[in-house]
Amino acid sequence: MPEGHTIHRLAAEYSTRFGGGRPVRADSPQGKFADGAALIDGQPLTGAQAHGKHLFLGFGPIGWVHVHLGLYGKVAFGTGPAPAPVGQIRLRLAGAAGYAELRGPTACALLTDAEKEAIEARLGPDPLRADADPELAWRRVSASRVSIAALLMDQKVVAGVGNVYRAEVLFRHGIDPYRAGRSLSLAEWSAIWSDLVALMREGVRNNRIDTVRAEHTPEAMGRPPRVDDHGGEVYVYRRAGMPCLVCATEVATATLAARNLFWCPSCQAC
DNA sequence: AGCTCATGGCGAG
DNA sequence: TCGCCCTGAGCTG
Repeated sequence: MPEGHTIHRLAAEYSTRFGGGRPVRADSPQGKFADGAALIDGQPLTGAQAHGKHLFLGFGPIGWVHVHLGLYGKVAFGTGPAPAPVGQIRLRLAGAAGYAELRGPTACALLTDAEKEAIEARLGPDPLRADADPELAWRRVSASRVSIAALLMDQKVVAGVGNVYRAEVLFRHGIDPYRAGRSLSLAEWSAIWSDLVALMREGVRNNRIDTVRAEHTPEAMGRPPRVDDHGGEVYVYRRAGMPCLVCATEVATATLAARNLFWCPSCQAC
């Protein structure tokens, strides 16, 4: 589900299916985006971009459909003609290569170029984008008294990181989530950033979040195989009370800025 | 059938 | 910091 890697996959998929320059049919069976859908109906998709957790579908001079999935939103693709709508479909696109059904997004709105740029201007560098400048993130991190756990979730600092990547990247670098951003060294930050780039790229490839190194897999550690309930293999995310895969200390959990934080108090003691 | 929780984020106070 | 948006999965009963 929706951290940055999901949105980048969606952008690629929309491009592949609808980017051929042919007109696309658009409607909003749910009705909440009826006006916008009517405006793009019959237009070609001219581009699809992801920036952090924001998806932008370009329709030439008409503008951009801005989609933010939030916590619940999802997109289902299919081949062939679109079936009769089932449930609440905010935006449905259909073309020769199939259809796409968008449900439950926090945002689905038609924007001008300027409005799109204003949204992107508020976002920090996205580890999945070639134009990302990690120096911008370091400036914010190194100047902040806020915890690194909160900073990683702040889309103005880094765009696209969510609760899973946040928890996992801090574990992988042995960093106490409550440390202030400005207590991090540049070396620590650089290692976190490059790890995010690698982990999130792999997430795009595999359509799931895997963060456990080969030497810590259950097989390598001589333990029975294990399946995490969210579809990926992780060290601490949603493993509260379970033994740390590295040191067997119980994984801790706490609420930070209204989100669940998970970490190993032993491996992440400094 | 009804509850709770979730990989997000906004605005009110 | 809280409530809300709004959907689905996984419980409980």
